[in-house]
Amino acid sequence: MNFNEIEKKWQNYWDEHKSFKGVDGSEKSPYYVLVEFPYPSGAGLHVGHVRSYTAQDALARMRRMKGENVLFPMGWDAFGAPAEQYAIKNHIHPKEAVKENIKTFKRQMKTLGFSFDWDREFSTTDPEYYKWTQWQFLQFYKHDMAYKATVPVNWCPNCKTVLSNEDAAGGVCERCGSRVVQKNKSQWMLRMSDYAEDLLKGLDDTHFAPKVKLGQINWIGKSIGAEVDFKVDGHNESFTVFTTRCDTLFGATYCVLAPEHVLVNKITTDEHKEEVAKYVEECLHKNELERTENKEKTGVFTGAYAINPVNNEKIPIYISDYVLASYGTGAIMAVPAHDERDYEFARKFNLKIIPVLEGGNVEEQAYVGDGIHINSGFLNGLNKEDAINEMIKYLEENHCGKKKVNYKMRDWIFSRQRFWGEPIPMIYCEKCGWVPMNESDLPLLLPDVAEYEPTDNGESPLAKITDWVNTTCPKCGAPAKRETDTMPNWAGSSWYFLRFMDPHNDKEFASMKNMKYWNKVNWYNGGMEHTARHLLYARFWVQFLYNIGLVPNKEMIDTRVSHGMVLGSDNQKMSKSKGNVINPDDIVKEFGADTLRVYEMFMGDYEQDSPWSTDSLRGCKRFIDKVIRLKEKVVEGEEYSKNLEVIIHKSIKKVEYDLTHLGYNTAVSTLMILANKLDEQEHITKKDYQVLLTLLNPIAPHITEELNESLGYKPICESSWPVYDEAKTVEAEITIGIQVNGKLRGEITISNEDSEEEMKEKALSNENVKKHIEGKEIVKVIVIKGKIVNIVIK
RNA sequence: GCCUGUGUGGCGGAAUUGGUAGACGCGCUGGACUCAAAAUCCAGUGGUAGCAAUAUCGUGUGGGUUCGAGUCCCACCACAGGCACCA
Repeated sequence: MNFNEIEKKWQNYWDEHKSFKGVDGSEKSPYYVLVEFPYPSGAGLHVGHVRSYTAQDALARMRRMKGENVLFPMGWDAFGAPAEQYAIKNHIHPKEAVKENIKTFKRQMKTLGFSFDWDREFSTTDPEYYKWTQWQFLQFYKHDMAYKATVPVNWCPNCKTVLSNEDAAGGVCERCGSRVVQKNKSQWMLRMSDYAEDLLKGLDDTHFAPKVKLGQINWIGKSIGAEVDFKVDGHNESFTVFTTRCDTLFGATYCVLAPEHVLVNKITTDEHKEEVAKYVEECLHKNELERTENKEKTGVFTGAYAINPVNNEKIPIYISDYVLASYGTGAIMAVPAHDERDYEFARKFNLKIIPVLEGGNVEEQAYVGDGIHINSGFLNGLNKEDAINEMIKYLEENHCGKKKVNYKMRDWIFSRQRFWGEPIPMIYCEKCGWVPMNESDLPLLLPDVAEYEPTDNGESPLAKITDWVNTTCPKCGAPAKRETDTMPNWAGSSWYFLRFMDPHNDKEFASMKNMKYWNKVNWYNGGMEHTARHLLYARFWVQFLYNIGLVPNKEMIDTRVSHGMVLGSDNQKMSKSKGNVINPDDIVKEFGADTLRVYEMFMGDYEQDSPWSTDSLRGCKRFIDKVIRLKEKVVEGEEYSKNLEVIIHKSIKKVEYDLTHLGYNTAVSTLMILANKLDEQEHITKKDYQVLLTLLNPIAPHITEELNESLGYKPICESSWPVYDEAKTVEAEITIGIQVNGKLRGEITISNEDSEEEMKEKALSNENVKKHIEGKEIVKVIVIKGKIVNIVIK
């Protein structure tokens, strides 16, 4: 039988026997392994998918053998722009395209033998699934967590469509290359910023990799500071600024408002009106990218002055686009002596620079560090930390400011002007305003038409489908219109891991009973590109559901790990245009699924990018061939061979450790070492051979099952993981190095029962060592048991 | 600019706690088997000197701590990714 037939045979066996079924409520201990479900693109499965799926598959298979009830599901994240584009081009419904792509992906996954529980499969585009995505949106709305707001969006004037930030990277439309402009649109928003602190705190209840946690922390962007109120001279107006350095308030020599700030029109003096209006106009025409691409400071004076609350100094008020309307209060106090941006601006506009900290030289640059305060009234002599505390006390006592925390994270813009997404289940009625659909009317299905050309005005393609748009108000029954925007791709992926716990439930998105049983995603693997946004959206979604009592834990994901990319053999990201793409189908056909799986585990550090090498792949094929050949050496025997006992126990321990600590490459090398050792023997027992097959099974499941069956054993997937005995993992005799003054001068073989004194004696009697210590004074001898002896001489 | 990660043979990469650097694999060299090739097997494979034993240098660079540093500390360089006027 060739390997393709063997693979097919076992894939069928697993299917027929439902070998990998996760059992709801089983008495076995539950363990939930999740790997990010893919977007089923037309390109088919990437060898990068194979890497992460194999790794999680190996973990899942090993844990099952260790007696755990493993949930290892797979599904499809199939809403989104590519499918919509494809549909527009080919005049078919995107759901047809998605169906085709899913078929391909699933076929490919099956040929690789991943142990997914296929009974739990679903697509985010299934009405039975998105019904609950819509239902959850209604919960957000009912708890005042969803609202409409007018926000700027990226607009391509050529394609007449709204673009996501990703599709508008570099300020240019990804499809046609036109310059993207900003356009205001009314959009649904989720109040994610309300959850900023909880999302930060919640990280303590997770075991995410440190770099993942850091990514979350940076994205949330917590910043502790103070708000300070400034009165406008000669007006009955004031404005508030946010600062993290309120200790430098004595050094504030001007203020800056964002061009969009509400006060700009009110306070600008007549002789500056024209100039200010022109500047504001310019800024509004620029998009965010254009604003930031030229870092040269620009701005204009309003003619108005603010009063510094600590010393009553009159300081000029400028407007400039270096102050962002969307962060803090959209206004700042400028301390050019101690802030680089303010310094640059002050230099350009010849504004006063007053140092209030020792340590800098204002002739050269802004000094942003810590120091002793000067020119600062009651703060003089204090350091930064003390001065901040004193200043906050002063501001609060004098009612002109207070301590304040800000977050970079904004509310989530939840509308997309696209066809291929979950329709937002809201209805607009002239009389009643926005009215949520009745939950009993869900799902709100996407219409079955075949034309989705974008509209000229940036409305969703759904807006043109009048049959669908026109409806009646659920509240008063009057004619009304549906919301035509759809949800972002991130929506369906924010809770899919909950659905896997109870995928066929038609009463709830998932039952509390099942969620309590599975408890959490124990192990979640995905790409580094998703560790900031997707993970944050998913955590926000879960925390909201927790707060309204619908999920059992505030954090439903315990550990998050990420994998490196599989690069082309030229060390570049695989892409069609570079011609460096490897298709897993070709490899499976020529070398077999097991070889591909072993190779992708062996190729390098799992968390690091690694280039493809067909030569190395061949090496893995040789390893598998060697394992097959070893069968010829097998003789009867249900015990490990005495001389192999230590290496076998060591290997069990090592492979087990590696598979649970992302050490897939060293797990494979351990098995290669074991196979080489078995190959050195004249004969090996059935048991020796079986343990190698069992340890290799999580990574190369097909051939190991086949060989194991030929020994007359029951299938490995129905067997237990071998148990190692710690006492038997230690060699009776080991060779250690001897150093003289830290330099290696020889080796000795010691027994693990040797005392330090005996080791020392053996070391000192080594010929080469004797040569090096001859005639020298031995200062001391350092003996590290089982590791090394170091003789220090003078 | 800031944050994160990574720098180890010809290549992918090992070294779990400071303890024989280069495991394992690829590639290469020589040999066995063969009419020949493939496959397989055996031996070798960081640099330099030496027949060898061995010596010496060696984990991006420069310092330091230590009996001992790829691993810890300080400064710097290069590459990759992310964020980018967030006050």
